[in-house]
Amino acid sequence: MEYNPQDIEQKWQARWKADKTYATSNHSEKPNYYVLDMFPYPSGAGLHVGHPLGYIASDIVARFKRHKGFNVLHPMGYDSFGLPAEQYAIQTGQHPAVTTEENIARYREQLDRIGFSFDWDREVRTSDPEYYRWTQWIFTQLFNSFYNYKLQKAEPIFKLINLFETEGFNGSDHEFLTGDIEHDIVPFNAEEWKAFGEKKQEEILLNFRLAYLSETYVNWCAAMGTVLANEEVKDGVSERGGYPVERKLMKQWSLRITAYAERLYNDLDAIDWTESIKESQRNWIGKSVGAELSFRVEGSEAKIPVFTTRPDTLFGVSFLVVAPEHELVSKITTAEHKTAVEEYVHYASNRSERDRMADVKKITGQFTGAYAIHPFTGAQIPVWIGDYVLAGYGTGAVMAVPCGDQRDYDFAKHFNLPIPAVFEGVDISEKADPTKEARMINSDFLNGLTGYDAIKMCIVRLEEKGIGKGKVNYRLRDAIFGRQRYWGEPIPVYYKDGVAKTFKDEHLPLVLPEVDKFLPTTDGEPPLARAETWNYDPEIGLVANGEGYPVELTTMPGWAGSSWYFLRYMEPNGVNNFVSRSIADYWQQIDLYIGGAEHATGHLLYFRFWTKFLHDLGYIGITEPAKKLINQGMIQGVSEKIHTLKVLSVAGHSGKSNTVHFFNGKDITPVEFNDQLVSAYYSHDLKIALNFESNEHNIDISLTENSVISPENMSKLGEWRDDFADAVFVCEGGYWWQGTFHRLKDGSDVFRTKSEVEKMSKSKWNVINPDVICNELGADTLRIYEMFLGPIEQHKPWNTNGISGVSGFLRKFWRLFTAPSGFNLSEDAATPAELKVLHKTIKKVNDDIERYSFNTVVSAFMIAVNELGELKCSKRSILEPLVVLLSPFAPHIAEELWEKLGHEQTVTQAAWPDFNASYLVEDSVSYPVQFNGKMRFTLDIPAAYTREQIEAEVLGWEATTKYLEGKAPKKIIVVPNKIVNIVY
RNA sequence: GCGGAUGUGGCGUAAUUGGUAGCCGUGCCAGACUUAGGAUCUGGUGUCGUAAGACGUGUGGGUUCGAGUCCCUCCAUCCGCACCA
Repeated sequence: MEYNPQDIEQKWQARWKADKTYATSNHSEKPNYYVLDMFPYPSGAGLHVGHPLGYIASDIVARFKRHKGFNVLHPMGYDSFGLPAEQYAIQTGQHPAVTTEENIARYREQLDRIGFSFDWDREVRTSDPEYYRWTQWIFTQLFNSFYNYKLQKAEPIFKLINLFETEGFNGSDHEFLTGDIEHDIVPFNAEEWKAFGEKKQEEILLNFRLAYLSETYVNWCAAMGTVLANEEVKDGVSERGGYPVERKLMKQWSLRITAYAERLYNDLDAIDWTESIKESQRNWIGKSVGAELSFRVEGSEAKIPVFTTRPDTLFGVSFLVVAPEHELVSKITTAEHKTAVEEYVHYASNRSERDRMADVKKITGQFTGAYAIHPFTGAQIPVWIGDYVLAGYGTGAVMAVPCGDQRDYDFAKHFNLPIPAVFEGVDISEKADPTKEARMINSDFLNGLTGYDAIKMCIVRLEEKGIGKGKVNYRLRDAIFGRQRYWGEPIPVYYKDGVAKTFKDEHLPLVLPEVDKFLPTTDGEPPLARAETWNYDPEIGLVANGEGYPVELTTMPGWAGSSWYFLRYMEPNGVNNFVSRSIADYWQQIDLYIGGAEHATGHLLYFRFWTKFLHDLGYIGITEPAKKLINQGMIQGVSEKIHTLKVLSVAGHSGKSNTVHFFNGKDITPVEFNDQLVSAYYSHDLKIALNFESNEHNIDISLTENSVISPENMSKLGEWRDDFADAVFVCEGGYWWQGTFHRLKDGSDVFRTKSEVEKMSKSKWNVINPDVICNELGADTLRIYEMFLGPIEQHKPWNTNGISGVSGFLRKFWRLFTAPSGFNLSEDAATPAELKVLHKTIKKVNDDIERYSFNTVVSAFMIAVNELGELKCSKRSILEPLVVLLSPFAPHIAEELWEKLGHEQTVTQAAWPDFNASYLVEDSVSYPVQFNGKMRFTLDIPAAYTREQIEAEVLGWEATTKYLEGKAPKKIIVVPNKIVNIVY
């Protein structure tokens, strides 16, 4: 009876589906456990072997926890709004919903093939109107909330309106409404508020709403026709597509995530995530503690506020620098510097983000002619503008302390400004030194203090004088929420007389309208402007254009739907709430969340933000979504590449035997060859031999083996890519043309490719599809092999070198039950040796799953099978528990064996085997005995001996006397079960 | 520049608290069975050495009877942030 994975796997997958084996109840006596994968975007390329890595790990934990008696929530769904489906729609006219539906079907098929224990009754899709009605609803909640900085929580906006109606708004008494955030709200009293009228009131409220409309600089990507979040921009170009991105002032919906900066920062300490993810989030939030103070401008009303982390260096200030975009620039610039400053501002505004980043070292700036007054010394301080100061951070102005800050130092040197010293004994002749250790000099009341003390002291004095205060600044910006795209959640907002208002709950969901094309309109409006029924009447709902009020045209960004999905799985079909409070309280946090580290500052930050917000309004009881996070590593692909020439010139290119000039980066080398060389493709060994500069092209890896394209496959190249049909492929000894080798000289006719480890992707032709492995060796082999590759968090290239070991292991496991003939296990009592193998394995498997070390579990199984094979063990009492141990890893083979063992229930219901340590205890332990750390001999000592008995036994041994040579031992070290060391 | 992580056989990796480094798997060598094998089984496999033995976890140092593990130095690779005041 051979192990036949295909039959077994099909049988059990069908049965699980029919019986709903993995359906989970929201009510149970058992303790509960929530294990979640980051849900995928269903792309057209389907799953590759990298996707299931995390899913397999989470599935193992889910199945393990079920065996251990937990009620396990282990759902799956799709993050189905996204750009690729929309771009495909633009190209083909096919509705993104149709594309998405097809892709999901394919994903589901592939996922089912691997045998996951997801509860598919709980599937969610972010693009399903029944799902996104709640995404939209949460948006309306954000719109109708403000942040109370005193209580550090969000509250309904009506509380704020009540306050304004009774007390008005007075900057200092109501500071808890604005926190440390800069604002320019003019104070008003209750009467004034009432007299403002709706439009003006709404304008004021927008300063407080957590979802708000404002004129802000955005990352505008002209090529994609949309704005991008900071997280979607890398090195000045779009993360997807690599198109240029520019700063542009636009009216935009944003979410006030900055209100949550402090909590997002502090709560990181309480969750068990990797240090690198937490550190990324801390970097992104960018908390810095310091002080804000204002400099008066001489002969003007203007004050320049600056933020500094080093108030101790206040007496080292020799000039101020404000950002070119700063609103004070035009006000303070003197007449004689006006032209130069305007020119500079113009120059700075024309430099894109990318240019600015590219030449960081270039020092530019301009004197405004204005002077500020030092708050303590009264000295005149020149005010400059310079683009090394960013408008978007802090106050957009800095007090320059050249002795303590390298950028200020460089600026001072470049423009010949003074560099006063404030640190005792610190050399600043070559560079700035930001030490806090040194004592202060030339600093009035700070003299003699170290930097640490001076910081505190200075803040006290600033507050006494009323010119500044201690302040915390964050790098985190509010999240831009509107996208000029079609395939996303419509923002449920309409505009009545220019005032934004949210839809009534009963009119949600606001379903995506049908449009004729998925492109922006000819006058640049987002695709939703093409809809014919896109106006709103608060009494009726959506109405035809021309009636009611116009509806918002932008849609939500990709991360909206994924910011709360873990809650929807708890009650996927709930019609009254996004989730009922009682059910949310039952499941609480995600116990284990598995997904890629690339979401560190995107999804994972918004996920935490929305969870906190929903908690503040009392809808859920938790403030962090996931207790434990594991970042599975990427499985990379191995690409195979061939070369084309970067040719400088081709001389006398006609007839046979021509000369091609290869350029190797330095020299031009003439090389004799046949014709058709310029557009030819070159074997990698030839490229190495000639060392020319080349462009690389990916080749479908299925056409290569060990980085060689075989002669048979050479002829298939033309079928694979049309333009290869007539192409020439040059090897060392000749060339391939139309699949035939033309010999020119002695040398190889093997065409080599260059292999390179890179991200697995369709465009690189290096994708390994899990279906192929499932068909050849079975899903259980795939599951175990992916776990066996190495630690789950590690990036690793996919290679199948070891896969035969894994499939061999499963066959051997199967044979334990079926050898020598048929399924025939012995009911005899197990021997101590057999029991030892079993219990050693129970312990190892259990402990290693608990610490997420899946690769070592696989090793433990292999050892057990080897040892039981040697013992020729075929006893039920040993093998039956092993089936349960294996079932999280290889559920199909486990089910089949479990059934053959005569059980009526599936293995899923079986309890985890009990571990009994007494079977592991040995009669005697073999102790290595050392003298002064050197191993001399081993001594068998009864395991039950105490430390003192062991010492006596060792000292009584005649070899001991020999080694001690009459010296008394100074110390005897006995490590239980490990070693004895005698120091003399 | 700041921060995080990682360095162990030919390769993927293991060593839970400091206790015989290299488990398990691949690859390789030898053998058995075989018409054959990408089947199965047995033995070997860190380096040098015939051997005894010596050396060995990126480098150099330290703590310890004992260090892959703890501390310091340097080097290399990867990742995140980066003119953030």
